[in-house]
Amino acid sequence: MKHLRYTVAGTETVTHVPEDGRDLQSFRAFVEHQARNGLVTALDTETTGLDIYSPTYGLRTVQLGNAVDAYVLQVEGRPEMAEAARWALSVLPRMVVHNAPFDLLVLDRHLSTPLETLAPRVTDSKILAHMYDPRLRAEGGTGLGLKELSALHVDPSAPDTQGDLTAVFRSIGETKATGWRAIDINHPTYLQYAGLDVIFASRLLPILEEQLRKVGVGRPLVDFEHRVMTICCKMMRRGMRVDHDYVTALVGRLEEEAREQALIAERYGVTSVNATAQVSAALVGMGETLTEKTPSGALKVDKAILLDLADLDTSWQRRGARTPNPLADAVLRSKRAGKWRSSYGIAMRDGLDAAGRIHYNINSLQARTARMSISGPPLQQLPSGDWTIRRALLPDEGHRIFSVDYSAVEMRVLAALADESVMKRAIAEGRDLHAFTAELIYGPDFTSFHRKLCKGVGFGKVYGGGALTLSRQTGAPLPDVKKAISAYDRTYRGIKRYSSHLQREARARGFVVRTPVGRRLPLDRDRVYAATNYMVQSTARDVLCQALVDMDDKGLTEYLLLPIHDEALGCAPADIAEDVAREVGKTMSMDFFGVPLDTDPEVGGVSWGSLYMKKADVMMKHDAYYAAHPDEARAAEERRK
DNA sequence: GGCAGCAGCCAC
DNA sequence: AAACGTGGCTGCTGCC
Repeated sequence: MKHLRYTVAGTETVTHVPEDGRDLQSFRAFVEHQARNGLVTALDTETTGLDIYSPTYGLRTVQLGNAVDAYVLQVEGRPEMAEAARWALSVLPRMVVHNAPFDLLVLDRHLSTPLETLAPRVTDSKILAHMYDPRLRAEGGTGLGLKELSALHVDPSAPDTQGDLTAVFRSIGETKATGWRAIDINHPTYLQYAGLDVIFASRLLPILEEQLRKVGVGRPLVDFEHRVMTICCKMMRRGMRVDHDYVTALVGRLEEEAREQALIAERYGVTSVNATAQVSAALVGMGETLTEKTPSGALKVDKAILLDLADLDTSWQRRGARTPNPLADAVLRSKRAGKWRSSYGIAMRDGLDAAGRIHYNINSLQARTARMSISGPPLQQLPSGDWTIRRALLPDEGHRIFSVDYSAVEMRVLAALADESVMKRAIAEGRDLHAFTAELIYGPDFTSFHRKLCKGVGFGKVYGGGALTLSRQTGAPLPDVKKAISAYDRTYRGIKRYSSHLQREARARGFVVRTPVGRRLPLDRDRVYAATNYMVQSTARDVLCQALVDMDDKGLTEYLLLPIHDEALGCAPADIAEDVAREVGKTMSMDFFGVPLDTDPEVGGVSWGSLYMKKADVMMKHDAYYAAHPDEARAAEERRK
């Protein structure tokens, strides 16, 4: 047995590294002691990287420990060590992991320890930390990383185990990306830090639990978050099929488009379309006037400004308001193709497992409002005005894609939270809320522009936006917008009342508001007005998460692919897809403080993109698929008629 | 080569 | 009185 000693907060800790069968006896004794006494054991893994599902991925070590002792099992190429780890994970009654989804999925995939058996016994210290204060360090919070939390709560001199290892990687000629795979599994710093991570996680747990107890964040909410996390893990594990041929061709097409347009820009002296300083200088040189500035004082040349110069509207159609500036046009097109190529195309093409599936990463508890995020690739923000990118993502073979989203969930949540009676009645009657508002304010002869303005004002309530922003967005004169806002406030008195009430509460209670589920949302002192938005956004998030839990109870998780803020994306075998989508819709629909939250299930075809195409296009854009499935082609043809 | 900050753009 | 919210990610620039 190797022993590495390290002093943490004044007490000596020991990291044990078993080397043979006899050492494993001592490891087993440790595990049995933890199990017999019902103690929480910290768990962590070291691996070759972050891409859990890539074909060359490997688990290197499994660490288990408490506040003073850590065991590092070197499972890489050592079946007896892997077996000991599997055994320990099967008998330990409770474990704590910092950022559990990663380790749960690694162990599920690479140690045959199923997520389903491990997750119910795991507490994620990152979840606890987020529920106490969701803010990152940069946002004025304590941060959510193991290092930041350990330094704050356990020992100010806690080492930056990840950061320090990066330095070690460099000293052996590797990088942050390659070091985890390359470093000698017996490197003392590697082993020491592997052990320290569980020792810190172990010490952190009771501190974070006590923090939550003090502020009255209860067990039910903590359990709820762990349930949601586990459901998201199942979706990550399943992943989604990618049309590799399509995506390869798409990347090629986008590359060509980006290059062609960049060549045009080069004629005007712009060698790099993403260099804003070059673009603005060239435009000024052509005689254009740029007035807007960025926060740091540079001339702003964003999409809105370039569209204006290129005489294009937001749908990229000619407006006929001026002579288009060819440089602005080329820069716009080159940048869009470039972004689509790298952020979406390449990410989908190069991130696949051996079966051609992409395993994105769902952070079930990410934003300071608890909203989720998805990365690798960022599937919550694929272009939606165009099906091109989503066409690359496919339901399982023989399945159909479906999507169920809430109708205007944030406005409805706001109406419910504010107990705004007029708005609640309109929703209950199934009215088009923005048209209803427009009629109340402008009378029965309201125009579509009036409706748009009212929609914008409502949005402003949810986002905290003001008159100036809305005037810019809609093009309506500022006085008109101001008038609309005050008419809105008179019509829906409950909203303003609620907003003022929230801000008063927040100031009185140390710049924190509590959502209906008891979640704490800290506010920035200079942006207390954001309270309403935080409340609405966070509650809408919890609505979808409650729906995920309800769906899990009904066995529907196996059909789910992704949560997207107010939407669940899934797929099901073709013959039952309609039924499954309807059932998902039914489960998601709920009554929220007297306000119905309705859903809109939609079943598509053989790609995600099909949900974004005109019906007539669906077959044409999947011609390879329908050529291979003539029966389905006939059936689809029938449906079109 | 890697990092941080800025600017920008994609979504809900 | 007015106050545009939450993310992921890329490319460029300047710097170590």
